[in-house]
Amino acid sequence: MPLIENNLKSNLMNKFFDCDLKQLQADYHSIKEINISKKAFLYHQGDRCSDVFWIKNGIVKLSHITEEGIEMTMTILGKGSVIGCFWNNSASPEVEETVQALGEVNFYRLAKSDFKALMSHQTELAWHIFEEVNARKQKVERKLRTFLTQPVEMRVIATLLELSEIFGIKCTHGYALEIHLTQQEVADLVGASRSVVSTVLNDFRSRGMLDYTREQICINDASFINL
Amino acid sequence: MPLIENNLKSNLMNKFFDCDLKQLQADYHSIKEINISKKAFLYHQGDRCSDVFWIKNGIVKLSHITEEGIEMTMTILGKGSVIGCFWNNSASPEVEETVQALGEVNFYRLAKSDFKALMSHQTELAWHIFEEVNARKQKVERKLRTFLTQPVEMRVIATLLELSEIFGIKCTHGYALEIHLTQQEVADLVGASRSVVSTVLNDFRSRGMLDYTREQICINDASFINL
DNA sequence: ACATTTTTGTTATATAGATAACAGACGTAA
DNA sequence: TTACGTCTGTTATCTATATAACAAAAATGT
Repeated sequence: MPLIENNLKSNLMNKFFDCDLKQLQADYHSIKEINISKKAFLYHQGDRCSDVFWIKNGIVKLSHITEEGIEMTMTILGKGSVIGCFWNNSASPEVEETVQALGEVNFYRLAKSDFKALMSHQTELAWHIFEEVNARKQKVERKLRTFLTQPVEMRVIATLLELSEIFGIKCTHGYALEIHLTQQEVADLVGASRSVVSTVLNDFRSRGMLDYTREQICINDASFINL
Repeated sequence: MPLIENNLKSNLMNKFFDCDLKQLQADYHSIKEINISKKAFLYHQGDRCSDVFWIKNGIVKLSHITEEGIEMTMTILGKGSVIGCFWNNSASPEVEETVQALGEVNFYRLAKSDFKALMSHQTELAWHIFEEVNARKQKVERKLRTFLTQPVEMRVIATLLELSEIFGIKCTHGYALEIHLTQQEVADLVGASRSVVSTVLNDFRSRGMLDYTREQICINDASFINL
């Protein structure tokens, strides 16, 4: 169900992505299509970046490293997401997060000015992107609430369920995540220590709520409904 | 300095707010100007709302009450902010937060469809609002990072400084907040217990970093720079 | 096939902060 | 002025989770 909704929402984007790149370049000079491989970076925290990135295919991880050296994963995004530097924060043009490809990633990169032009010409598309950014804002807000009021156990559940909605593939038990996450990565995502996450995951596994190997996490979503 | 920047940014909005309401109503039938008094609510968590609210004057508090009954203040917003329901989340049209006026508040209210129309006609304004929403997204992200990695002490500092940038009035010691906050409200804002917040505030006061009465909080911002 | 690195599972200890409880201060309505 | 409700300040106790440390397992490179 979440997958279907996802597809509907990206129809407009597909139309955009499917049209000829050359044609786009005529109007928006700076636009370029780029492919990068697994674990490569789109940009780093602190970069003085004034471009906008638009994920055409693949999955990326946005993380931030605090001054104390703690890595925090802000979110994981897929096809259709717009990231980079499109706000007018003259004070600091440095991006606040590092973006890394999980698997192969294919994206468009264009200057902020061209992005702005594109947004004003294509109002339907602009509205769509506006909604996407706003939905992301809402997700962070929900995350903040969950993290501030729920114990690690719940945060792990919430995080995995959210991921499974976006990157889950239906499998025999429920949803298998199409991305590989180590326990440390899960910990960074839920803002907890790896050891606690390990214990929590084991506990869930022994209760049959999920299963995992080093390769893959598989969630029995039915067993979480009573949350 | 933050105040000046704020003013620059809202020039466009001012132009919009200053123009004749009747004129706007001709194009956007649903638009209405509304005034509400102190402590009144714009809308409540769970309301099935499909309108967009645009703060013309005053300050509002967005909070969420968890199932366990814990109140969490997501943010405090002022003039120029756009809130309400403008995303396309067909799954749940219910808003996730309660919005309350701190002091007198004056705002425009319009149907989502009109808001969308307005956004497509006035591309400059649309871009401006897009940036505003995005800036708010960034703020929540920063908040999430701070709250997940910093102790209550730091969260209080960060929160008060952020508020003073937006709602601070220059006074003899530094910035006085033009909004009245009880310790409980500060606690809701920093996601901590009231008792700890109380101790922290007293500690800061005794160190001369801030001063407060039941009426007002006043921050000696200079003393926080070494953070 | 071996050495090295990365990931996992587990436990013992320490600690920030929640909770609860209460007294005093302040504000305000009668 | 009294009484009552709302805020504030403080402390004693409890708990979730961080930290640290280590061994086993798996992956990776040579």
